[in-house]
Amino acid sequence: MAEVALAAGVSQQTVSRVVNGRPNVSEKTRKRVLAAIRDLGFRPNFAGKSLRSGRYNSLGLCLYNVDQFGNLATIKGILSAASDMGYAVTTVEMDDRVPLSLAEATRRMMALPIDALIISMSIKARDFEEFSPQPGLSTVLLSMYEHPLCTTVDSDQYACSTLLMDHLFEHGHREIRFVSGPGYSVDSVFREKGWREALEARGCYVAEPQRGDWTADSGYAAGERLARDPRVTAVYAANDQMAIGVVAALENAGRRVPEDISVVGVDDSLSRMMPNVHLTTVRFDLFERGRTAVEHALLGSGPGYRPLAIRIAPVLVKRESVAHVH
Amino acid sequence: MAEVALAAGVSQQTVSRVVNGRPNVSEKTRKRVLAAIRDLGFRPNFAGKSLRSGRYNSLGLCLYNVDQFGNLATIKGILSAASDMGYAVTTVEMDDRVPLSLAEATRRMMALPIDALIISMSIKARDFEEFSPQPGLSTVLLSMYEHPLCTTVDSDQYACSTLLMDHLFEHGHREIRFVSGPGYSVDSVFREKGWREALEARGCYVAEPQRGDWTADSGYAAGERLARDPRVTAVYAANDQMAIGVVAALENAGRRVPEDISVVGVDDSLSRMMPNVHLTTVRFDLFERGRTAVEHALLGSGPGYRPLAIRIAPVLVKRESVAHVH
DNA sequence: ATCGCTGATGTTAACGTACACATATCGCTT
DNA sequence: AAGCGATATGTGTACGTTAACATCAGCGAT
Repeated sequence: MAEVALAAGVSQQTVSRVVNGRPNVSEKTRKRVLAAIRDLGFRPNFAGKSLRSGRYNSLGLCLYNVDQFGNLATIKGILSAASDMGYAVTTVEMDDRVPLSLAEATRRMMALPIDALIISMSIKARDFEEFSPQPGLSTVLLSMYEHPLCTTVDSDQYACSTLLMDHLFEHGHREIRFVSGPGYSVDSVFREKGWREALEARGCYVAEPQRGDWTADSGYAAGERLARDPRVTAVYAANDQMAIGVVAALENAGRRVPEDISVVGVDDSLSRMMPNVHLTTVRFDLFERGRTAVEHALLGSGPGYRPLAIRIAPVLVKRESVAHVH
Repeated sequence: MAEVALAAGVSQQTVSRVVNGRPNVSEKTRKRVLAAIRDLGFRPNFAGKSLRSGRYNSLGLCLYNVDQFGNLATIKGILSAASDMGYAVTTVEMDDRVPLSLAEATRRMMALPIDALIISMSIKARDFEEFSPQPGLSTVLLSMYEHPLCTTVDSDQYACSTLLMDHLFEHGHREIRFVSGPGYSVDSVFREKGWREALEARGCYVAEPQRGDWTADSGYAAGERLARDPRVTAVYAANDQMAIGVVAALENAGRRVPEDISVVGVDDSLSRMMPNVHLTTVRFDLFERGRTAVEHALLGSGPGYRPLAIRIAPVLVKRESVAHVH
């Protein structure tokens, strides 16, 4: 910047004014400075700027277990919202071969040029309850579990079950079985809770859930077991992949879907992937999930800050895998 | 840091030494300083560090069109490799509603705290040929097109076709049709090129490709058209989703796969998604793709730098959708 | 002509860190 | 005990930027 000032025959401060679009610079001077900037290929130095201003215009994103469905869409929402607000995103992926510690994640992120922090995790951190965010660093957790000190944002995994169960009840179903995801999955746990409580609220029988692992093959295995129980009229699989596994198993066993038995899934992940699949499912607005996390992270956490628990409502996608009980 | 120095009764420089693990600090002093650091909750300031050192220990990642298959795996590779080398990753997503300009992408990234830059794009930038990277900022492009000034890294989309075509030729096929992705997709273009040149090299007939759009439904439509041509013995779909669409259409038309007609896809994206799918396909090591990009970005570009074109070999995944011609 | 006001520009200092160099301390050799 | 080398610690400075203040020129009103 000093070189530019020299070349333009002005003071360094005037260059700063031009660069930052400040008023009180004559048009003639501005032209001259801009020409010097172009000639010398000057770029403002990030470190100098930040050191002076104390701000980085960058958002920290800490990822754990990104492979799960939907994380890419959430990341896109985060990148897009951050970009709109003039922020870059600095990302670190935590080693998911060891249990997540929020304290360690925060410690790691503290060394980076960030003004706020979003932590994304699809399992519950081992120190979730006792964690307290770094003072001065606004922290948002992407989590279905609520936290006493941090704002949490997530798609509503419980409401997802309410939507599907209401839909099935309206079609006369009362014997509804659940195919879960793996036990460590928070999403699966909340979907199961929603399923269970919907049945209990209506006094229906709650059978032991079939345990799956998100794969279509595990859904197929669950479907084979469920096909042997003639009472079952509907199956709620915790994701779409397991749901089509269930459908395949049921049809192989001679039970038609939806005429004999209804099946629903979650995620709306297959509509573009597969031909002739008409699965009733639930769609999450994951882009919105990311965007909301950014908005709250950048709101900051001044004195009198009260953490929020924001749950983004999913929508039911009605297709042809649900029919009335006869 | 000055406060810590005061609290520990040492100079600021000694604190710096302790923080950076420098030798020539007595054990007693180190203990005292560390205690003061803990008590005051001191964290080294990123801006100050960078201003002094001129380095950010951070890698820029510019994304365009991230939605395509495989980008998440590549990003994971980038994050993982960067983390291993002590680098954070600062990501910006370019608006994909307007054509990508590499010059603009670079200009945008220049304002961020980065030591090197990786630009990921699944279409060809409009200024690809005339682009020249920012001097002093080592730049790697994730691109199948070679660039005279930048190192490019990509999974080998041409070799992908060679693998599949050799496999089909070995099974006696000579009438092999291609179902392409959308015309703007670089991957599709190179896969088609590989298909075409393999046929030409063996003097086989090259039929006009069926145009798809990556979706299973477009594959189904292509499959219906191909089913009407009795000469066809094999179909090469440019991705797995279209391939299963083709399979569904062929079987609906009474042509068995693989007994009557063989089908291959690309990406190995369905093995965990669907039950009873046994599609011969090609798998890319996308994690390696990201890791390689990071390695070359961090190698830097000193004097005498020669850009490379690194193409990562895919592997053939033989399943049951290919049979011998009878 | 003088005063005061406004707008344009220059000067100084500080943000937090780490290199280069200066100085102090200690232990060992002769 | 003097001298020397090695180790420990302190001092000064510079990285690039911008806020705050100082200065200066120009112009209108009295």
